[in-house]
Amino acid sequence: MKARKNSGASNPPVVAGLRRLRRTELPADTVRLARYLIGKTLVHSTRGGVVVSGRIVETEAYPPGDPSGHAFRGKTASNGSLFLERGFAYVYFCYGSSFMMNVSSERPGIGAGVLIRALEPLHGIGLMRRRRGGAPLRDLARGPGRTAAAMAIDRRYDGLDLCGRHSLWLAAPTRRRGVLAVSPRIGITRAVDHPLRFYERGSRFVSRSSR
DNA sequence: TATGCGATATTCT
DNA sequence: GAATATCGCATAG
Repeated sequence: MKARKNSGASNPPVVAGLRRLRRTELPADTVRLARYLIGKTLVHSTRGGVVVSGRIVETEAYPPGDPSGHAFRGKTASNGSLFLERGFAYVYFCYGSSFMMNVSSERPGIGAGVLIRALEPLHGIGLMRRRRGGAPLRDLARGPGRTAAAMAIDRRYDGLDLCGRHSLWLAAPTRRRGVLAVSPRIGITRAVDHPLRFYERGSRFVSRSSR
C-alpha cells in the first residue's frame, strides 16, 4: 500500500510534483534559453529510485558563431551534440578533472548551447554530498564541474534528450525565480566581455560574484 | 574572502 | 605539443 502523505522517512520527496519541460517550451534562441533556464530544475533519477535534483541558478550562453564556443571550428566527433535541436545534453571533459554539461540550443545543424554552471540542491542532498566527498551544502554544485559531479553526469549522457523520458531531464520550477542578473562569462579567453552569464541575484549557490 | 598554483586527460594542431 | 567553458588546497590578510 502507498502512503497518501509524505510521512515516510524513506520516501523520496515530492518528485511527482516535478513536471517535465517539453521541447516546445524551450526558447530556440541561445541567449533566451540561458535566461529561461534560470530557476528551472535539473533532475536525475537513479535506478535505485533515489532522485537528485537542483534549481538552476547560473548559466552561460555560447551562441552561434561565438569564438569561445566549442562549436566555433565546426562539427567534430566530440562536439556533435551542440548541433542537435534544442534540449539535448552536450557533455565534455575539461582540465583533466571535470565534466560539464550544456543544453543544446538553436535549430538542428547549428552549433550552440547553454552551460549549466550551478545548482541549488533540492532533492537527494545526501547522495550529492557523498558524490562530492562530503562538501558543504553551498559547494555541492557551485560551479560546472561540481554540478556534473553532484548529479553524476558524465560522457554517457552526451547526446541525451533532456526533454525525453530518460533518467536525466529538465523540469518546471519549484518556486518563483528571483531577480535575474547578468555578467561576463568565466574561464574563457575570447569574447571575454560579452554579457552572456546569467544568474539569480543573491543566490549563495552561484559560483562567483561578478567583478 | 581573495588570490595563486598545480594536477589532470581529451582534443585539435 | 599546446590549450583548456575547473577544482581543491595553500597561504595571506
